[in-house]
Amino acid sequence: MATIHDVAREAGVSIATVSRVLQGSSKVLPETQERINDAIRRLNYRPNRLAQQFRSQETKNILVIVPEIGNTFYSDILAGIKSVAIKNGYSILIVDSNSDPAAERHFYEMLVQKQVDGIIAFSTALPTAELQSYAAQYPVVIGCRYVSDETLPNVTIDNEKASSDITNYILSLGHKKICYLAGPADTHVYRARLNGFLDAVRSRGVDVPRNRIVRCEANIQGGYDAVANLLNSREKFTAIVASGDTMAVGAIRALNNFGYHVPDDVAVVGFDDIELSRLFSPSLTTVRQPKYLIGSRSMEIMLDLIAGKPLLSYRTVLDYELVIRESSGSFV
Amino acid sequence: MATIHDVAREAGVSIATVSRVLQGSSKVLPETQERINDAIRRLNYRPNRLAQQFRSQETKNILVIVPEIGNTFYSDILAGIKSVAIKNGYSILIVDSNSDPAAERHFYEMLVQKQVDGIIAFSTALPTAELQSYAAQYPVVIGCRYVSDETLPNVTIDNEKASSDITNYILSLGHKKICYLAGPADTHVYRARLNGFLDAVRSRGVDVPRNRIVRCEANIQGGYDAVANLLNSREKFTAIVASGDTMAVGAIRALNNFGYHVPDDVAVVGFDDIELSRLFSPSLTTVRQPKYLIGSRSMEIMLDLIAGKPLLSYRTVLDYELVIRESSGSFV
DNA sequence: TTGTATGCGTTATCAA
DNA sequence: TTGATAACGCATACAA
Repeated sequence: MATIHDVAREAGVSIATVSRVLQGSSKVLPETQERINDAIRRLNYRPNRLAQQFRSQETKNILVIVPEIGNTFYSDILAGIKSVAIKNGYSILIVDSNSDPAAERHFYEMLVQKQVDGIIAFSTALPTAELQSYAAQYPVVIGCRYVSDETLPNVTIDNEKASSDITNYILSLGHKKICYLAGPADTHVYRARLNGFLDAVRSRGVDVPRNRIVRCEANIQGGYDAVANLLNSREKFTAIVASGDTMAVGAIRALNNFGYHVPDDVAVVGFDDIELSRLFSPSLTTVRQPKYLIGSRSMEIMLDLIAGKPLLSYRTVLDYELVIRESSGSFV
Repeated sequence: MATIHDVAREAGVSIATVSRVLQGSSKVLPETQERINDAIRRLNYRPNRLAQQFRSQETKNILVIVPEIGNTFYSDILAGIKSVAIKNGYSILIVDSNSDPAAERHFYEMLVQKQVDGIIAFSTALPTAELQSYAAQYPVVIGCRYVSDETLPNVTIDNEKASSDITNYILSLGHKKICYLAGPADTHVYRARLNGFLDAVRSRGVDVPRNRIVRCEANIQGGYDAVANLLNSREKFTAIVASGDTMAVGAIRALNNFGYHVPDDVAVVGFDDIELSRLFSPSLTTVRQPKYLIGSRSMEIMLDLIAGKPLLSYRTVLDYELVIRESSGSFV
């Protein structure tokens, strides 16, 4: 592989001058410039980025951590990140944490070891304190996850209010016997959504006994198991509010397997508006997060962080949207 | 950030000795070792990987290029790659090409510029000649894509035979009026699947007129549009063989919208066994590719390539499996 | 067993 | 406008 020295020799100049044309410096005679560019072409020279990065101690790479890479929810976010990144000369690298703390720690170590210039994370398997200590020293943006205190830059929607809204929609259809699939208790987002749900039912004076609020894994299987259990225990209900679309899909699958029809027998709503929600049959009524915007905004904040600009606010709250589809029906 | 010099000073040794314990060399006195480890801990020293990589000119990173990151087909493959990579001290970085040649070229340039040690690609938007020129100089493995000649290491199933098999299954159910969704003509895989389909119908003496073989984009919308067109043109048929699950799902959506029921009115089969195929209603009859194995095998070949081992064969062909589900029904 | 010194490819400082 | 040279942090050949 040709180096800058080879180019310098070929063009009959010093490496300093070659470096100058590489950087687009104007202080090089057009004719020398041409001679150097010729040499570069002849030798098929490419700067060794490893050396450049070492020299500058920056990679122009941003690491994006997602909890599960096959989830289309994140593809849209990634597209948003990418659009801003490319415009600013950054590449994004994607990794999958599977919500595993050890894996996640490994990724943050990449930051410490200068492998990437910053991290945008949609997974927070690490204790908040640890996250904070990384964020205090390096550019870190958290997306779609609240953290208990506000010293971490984060980009979300108002999960509590959105959850209230969709619950109110179900209530407005006349449902009184409602089950809630709550997701894992250790994730702040799911706690917020649960709170929003509880606010809504309480303010309407609808009683939801404890056994109708079910903790479950935030995936299809989790939703399936939760609803299968409810049905096995002969619980009666006309609607299910799920704290995520994957759980909602699992719930519908379970209902179908037990011979119930959605939405005629039971109405189901989800949260997030993943791709499957539109394609599934029945299509899901859900809360649409502004995924692309979440991505682009996160990357913008990342750029500010890298540039050392002071943040206007640690918390960025974006708008959401209720998407009414088939699964909620029109109860009367 | 503490450097190796700081550690050396703190421990009262030379940087060479520090470097030795970092590399796990045995030729260091246990007591010096301990002193150095203490110093490392005290200073919270982490080797600067940028410097290490620069020094060794290798990154221990493998780039994986997928055409669309939200497709669960690739998540399983990625898991397979990761398992082998981790065991061998490699990290994998994932990027999404959107089948865009410019984006893909950019990624291969990362290889030339030493940003990664090798590339495993499931997307081949670049001309074969260009791919070959990269592969001739750097470790490159192509997965799930044939390339016209055999100078590129690649890992696939026998798409032609698999396509024949699933077509024969449909034929065995008694179907005679069959449509085929062919996918893009410029992708070798889809040509192979089409050939397999044609082989099967011909050998059974079933006639498939040209207008029942439809080119379309390899995604849900592509399948939808293709079938909507067929139905609008009043084409009559009892089965659809799709060259990919996404197209099959689109096909079913179109059939439903036109008032047809799957599988009662029309049987539909797909190819790949993506996650959606199992969850969709009706669940899809399809060809299951050994996704995890494709991933792990690709990474093993990558390691051989990096180690400079001679390849036994450029082509690795793995077994597939027919998965019979609801969408094919049982025609009589 | 440990230390000294060199070089990896680039950028940037300073001098010419 | 151009060139010589130092420096980035680390691994390693060679010397001690």
